[in-house]
Amino acid sequence: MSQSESTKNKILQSAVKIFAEKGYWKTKVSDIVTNAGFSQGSFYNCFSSKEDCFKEILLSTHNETIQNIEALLQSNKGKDNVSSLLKYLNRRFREIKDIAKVFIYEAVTSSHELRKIYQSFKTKNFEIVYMILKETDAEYAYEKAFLISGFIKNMVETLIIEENVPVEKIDLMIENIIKIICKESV
Amino acid sequence: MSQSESTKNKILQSAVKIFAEKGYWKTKVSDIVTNAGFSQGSFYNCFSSKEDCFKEILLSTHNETIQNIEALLQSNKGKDNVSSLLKYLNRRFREIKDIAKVFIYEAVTSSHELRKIYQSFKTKNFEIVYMILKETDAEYAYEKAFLISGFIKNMVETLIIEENVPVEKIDLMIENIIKIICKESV
Amino acid sequence: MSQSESTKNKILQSAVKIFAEKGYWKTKVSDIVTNAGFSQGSFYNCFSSKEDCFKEILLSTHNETIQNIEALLQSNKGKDNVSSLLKYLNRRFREIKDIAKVFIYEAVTSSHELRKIYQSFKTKNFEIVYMILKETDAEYAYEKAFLISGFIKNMVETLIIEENVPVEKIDLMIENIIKIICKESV
Amino acid sequence: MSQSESTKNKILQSAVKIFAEKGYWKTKVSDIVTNAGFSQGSFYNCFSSKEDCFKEILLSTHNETIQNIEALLQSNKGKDNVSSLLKYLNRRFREIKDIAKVFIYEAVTSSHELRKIYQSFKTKNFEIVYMILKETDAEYAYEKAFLISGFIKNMVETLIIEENVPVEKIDLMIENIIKIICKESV
DNA sequence: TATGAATGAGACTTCATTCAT
DNA sequence: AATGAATGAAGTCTCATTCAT
Repeated sequence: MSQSESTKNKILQSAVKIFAEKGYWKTKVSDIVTNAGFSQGSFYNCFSSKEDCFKEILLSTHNETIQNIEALLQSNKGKDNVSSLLKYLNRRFREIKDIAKVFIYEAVTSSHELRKIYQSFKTKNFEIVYMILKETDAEYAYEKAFLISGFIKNMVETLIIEENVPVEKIDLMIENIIKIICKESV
Repeated sequence: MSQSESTKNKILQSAVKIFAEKGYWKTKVSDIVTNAGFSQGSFYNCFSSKEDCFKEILLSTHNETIQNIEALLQSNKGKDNVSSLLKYLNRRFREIKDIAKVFIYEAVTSSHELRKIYQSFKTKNFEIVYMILKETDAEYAYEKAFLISGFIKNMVETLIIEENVPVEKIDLMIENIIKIICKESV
Repeated sequence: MSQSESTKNKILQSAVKIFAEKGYWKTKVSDIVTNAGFSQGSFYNCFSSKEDCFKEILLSTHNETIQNIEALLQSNKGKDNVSSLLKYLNRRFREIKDIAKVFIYEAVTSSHELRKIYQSFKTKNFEIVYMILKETDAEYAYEKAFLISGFIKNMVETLIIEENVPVEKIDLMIENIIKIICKESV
Repeated sequence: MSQSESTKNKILQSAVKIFAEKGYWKTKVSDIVTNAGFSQGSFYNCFSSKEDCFKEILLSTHNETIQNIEALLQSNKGKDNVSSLLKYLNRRFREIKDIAKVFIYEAVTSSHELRKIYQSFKTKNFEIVYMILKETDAEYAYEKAFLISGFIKNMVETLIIEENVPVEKIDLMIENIIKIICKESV
């Protein structure tokens, strides 16, 4: 990794931390660079603006998540995909807790572009679940997909707000949710 | 209503509109008063700060909603309270669409106090549903309450983002959701 | 004059002074307002930007000069218009010495719009003189107009750079110039 | 030419181009070196500052021009020196068009030192012409020199602003100008 | 009460310059 | 000699808030 890439990564990590702590609007570029141990100028060697940095964080995390989901569904064909999707998200959002906080609460209000990313993520999850349910379970597929997409949102908020929720606890909840919603399919 | 109360109401209405359009961080006090037909100074005759105005809007709407919910539950004792709660919210969030937008996306990031209001609203809904379910339906009450509280969130986002979703469409969805979740109890 | 107009005028006067002293690029908004006895914010109550202020100064002075020239030519029909134009400019550029300095040396490099104003002023002078000469003096009208427009430039630079050049000295020079150039017509 | 001289020359050429395009204040050191294919650091191996580079360009061109003029006058003694001076400048400013643009419009406002160079060039031209005229033509020598120095300025601006003005066209104009001004001496 | 001019702290961003490699 | 990442001083502009009228 070149020297500037290392700097950029350090600044990115710092930015994630500070954005998560203070939110997009309250974090100053100076907070980010001070925390990363650089000067203001270095920030602008890496990013064209504060918003640019914010976008880069959200987009790269979002894209990685989407790719992981698609790989998961591919490798899992014919099995219980809803459950594995939810369990993946249970793990994924622990890894990206800080970014997720920003994504969920700030993306919508910072710029039009990021609002669209936020909505596309929600839609993506809904559609995946809806497709799976339609294949296996004719009745109320739409409503069930709607319920599960709400569950995802709640799960994510729980992971963000509460500290140290055990993975297993949420996994168990996921299994119960599936039992409730997809009685026939489980 | 005294003259100053009339001014305050006009400014409040304007504030709701502008906050909903631009979000908390992008709206300027000057936007609000210009839209209301007053001067900057008048704003500070009514509110001690921009944040104070924002809080007042969210708190009063929130309190009214909570009171309505409690009255509803009182008048409805023993009946199908989950369904009537959801149907009430289906109507309520249409009335307060603009404020709801701000509440959902901005309250969390603007101040600690408002974050707590946001969380208490979520918790309140969850607890109401949980209580009702526990009384009538022993199995998976927690998970079901969790699902319904996610459904509320999704419903509200739908009402905010999509224009002119018919009340009946959502009412029907609510009934189906209840069938799915609370088969025994409906 | 309303209070804000008075403020704007004070800031404008200060801006003319500082721009003339330091040039456009070296003057800071803070220089202008400090000299005028206001805070930075007041500058932006009056002008949208430093460039906007600069433009306003140059455009209003330019327009007034052009209007005066046209009035002069109207009131002077059939007489020795070249001479009266030059003598008017001999006086006018003393009044607007500070602004002229900025106009001549800075307008060209600050923005495309101001470069065009600068060129249009030069062209205007050339055309007026050319028209007058063509009417009275067939030979070398173009070259003579070119000479006179160069003379104007030199005169203006002299007025700007040298202190206290007597009006009469320049007036006399103007008369001699006219004798040299327009032997027949004088 | 050593390697560093070659680098310096490439950077100088690039600097002339960029200064002419954007003007002194809007060109960045990074523009100059990028255009030349070097790094920022190399600029400071060749020049101590942006202003130093600017000065070097203007001074060397100015000195060369002055030397050429003096050689011309020496080799031309007793002949029609005004005409040959003007014709030389007609050619010279085509060669150094880019630098001339910067010299005329920027030298004055960038630093005190360069302002003096600009003025000394004007004075030099004026004095040469004045001397020649005084030797041959007693009447109005001062005014005529003043006219010719204004003509030079106008000619230069024409060469800079208009593209592809034929040399002969300007040469012809020069001859006519001389006829107008120095009837006796031609 | 209403006004709106004035304030000024503080944010973002730029860019000439330095310096370790 | 060449590089280019790092610096940080300095400048523009914003906007919530105050206060005299």
